[in-house]
Amino acid sequence: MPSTGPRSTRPARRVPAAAVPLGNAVLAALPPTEYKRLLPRLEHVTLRRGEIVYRADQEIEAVYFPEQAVVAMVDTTHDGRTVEVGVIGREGIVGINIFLGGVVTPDKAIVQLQGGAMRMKAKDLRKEVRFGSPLQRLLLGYTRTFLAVISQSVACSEHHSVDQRLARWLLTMSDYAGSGEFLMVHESIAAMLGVRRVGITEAASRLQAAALISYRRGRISVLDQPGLEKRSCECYRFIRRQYEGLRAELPRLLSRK
Amino acid sequence: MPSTGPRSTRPARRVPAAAVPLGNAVLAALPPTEYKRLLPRLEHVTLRRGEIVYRADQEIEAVYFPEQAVVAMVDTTHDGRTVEVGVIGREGIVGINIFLGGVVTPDKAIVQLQGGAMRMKAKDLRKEVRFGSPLQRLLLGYTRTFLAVISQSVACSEHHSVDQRLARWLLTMSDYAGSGEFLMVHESIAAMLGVRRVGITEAASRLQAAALISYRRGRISVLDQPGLEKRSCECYRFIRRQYEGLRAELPRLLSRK
DNA sequence: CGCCTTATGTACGATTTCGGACATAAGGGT
DNA sequence: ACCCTTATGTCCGAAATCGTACATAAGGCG
Repeated sequence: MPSTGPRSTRPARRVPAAAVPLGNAVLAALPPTEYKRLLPRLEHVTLRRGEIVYRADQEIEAVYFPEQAVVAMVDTTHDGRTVEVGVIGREGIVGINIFLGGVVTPDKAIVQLQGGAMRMKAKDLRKEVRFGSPLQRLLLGYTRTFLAVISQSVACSEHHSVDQRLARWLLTMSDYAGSGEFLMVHESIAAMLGVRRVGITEAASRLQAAALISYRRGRISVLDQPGLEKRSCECYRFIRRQYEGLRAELPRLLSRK
Repeated sequence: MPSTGPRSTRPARRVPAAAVPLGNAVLAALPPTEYKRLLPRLEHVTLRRGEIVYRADQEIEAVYFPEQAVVAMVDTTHDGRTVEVGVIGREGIVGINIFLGGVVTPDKAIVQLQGGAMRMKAKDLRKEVRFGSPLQRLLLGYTRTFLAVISQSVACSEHHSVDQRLARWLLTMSDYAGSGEFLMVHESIAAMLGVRRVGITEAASRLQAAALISYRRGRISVLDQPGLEKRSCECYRFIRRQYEGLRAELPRLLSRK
């Protein structure tokens, strides 16, 4: 269980967070003055479905704070097999390696759900995260959460069935999409879970037969979220809680000296 | 398995850093003045084989900079299955979550190879990593490397056979042990790779038949390192390179403004 | 030395996933 | 409306791994 933080300490915020309804959570958590300072370094872009944001072992030129966009970090083995290591949405940052002092990325980053993101040059990020800046505090917290999520992913891919993992994956994407409907083909899901396309078709077929989801040629809808959750492994809830914990914690990250 | 508490805490030795030839790499990379400043906060302890350093979801009281000790971060699923998420030796720190601003650890930490480590209270670490301190720079770099290694582990557990993964694991432990011989039972390896004990016995038996290793009742020797490497997946080399890269980079991490 | 715990060896049917091939159908473009 | 690309459906033997049970043996200890 993540620490739920101070219960009775709710600092009055006089900043209408609603001003950025679906903005990036990290940027939204910044103090207004800090955000304004960064704004000139930020550029709003649209990340398109299937777009490759980073290629493995290539230098990172810019980092992205997703808004509606969702990006997968993907690892490829020597024989060309792939697997999704982590997913990044509006709660985080694509390019965590830059924040951690790196230059290249060992993983490929590919856009799963199209949408907006704020882009910042790697060079600028390096300047901004120095010396206990608010941005650094927030990103340290995000890194911690991301690490916990990846750890769970290791256990998940080791011990849970394709059916469970598919359910988990669909739930996650559905949460990001908001609407419960999103564009996705079996082949892409297979690449993310590291299994055959046929494995996904079969598992998805079972979920559809149970009226938990419906799909047709590249478009998937979650029909029964709770039902799907029952078919999923514990990892879905675990990960959700991690991110909920992070969100609750963001304000506190800034206030601590 | 009850924790065999580290009751026998050795008294602080006042030997110079150079007198500890196999000390922790992070501490060793610190500027001398910085290291001296930290020394009063460091306590030398022996981590005993099988000792549980952290329990999952429990508050972290102290972090450890392993010297000869090797600690595994282990994730446990709801049905009790386990898998090793990462391994930490003299190149890193046990308790990275504290460095990242956390309080608890989602993973269990268990000692794989007995040996010395420097212990620092979590509270003290929190103070020391503030404001672009040398320690913070080093640990950011370590976190980045650790993340890259875990990412590779996800791909490894997804795509590589038990035989390959066992070879990789034995090579890694052999490197840490230095001597090519270490204490380990099949059951423990099985828990780390997330497979049945029998699976390890069978795979190890094959490796022994090929004269790559030899073992008897809790003691394993690597006889033919290159041969074992041929049976291993690419992950062994990848991970080694990551850590070599980190080691080469440590001095630079400190010099950059 | 003999006992007893525990590490390792062996067996076997069950289950999951794989690899590869091929069939069907949806839907956008012309 | 038709075509053609591509997404999805189906099949089947092979391989890896599982779950379980039980046998054997090593080695510490009294």
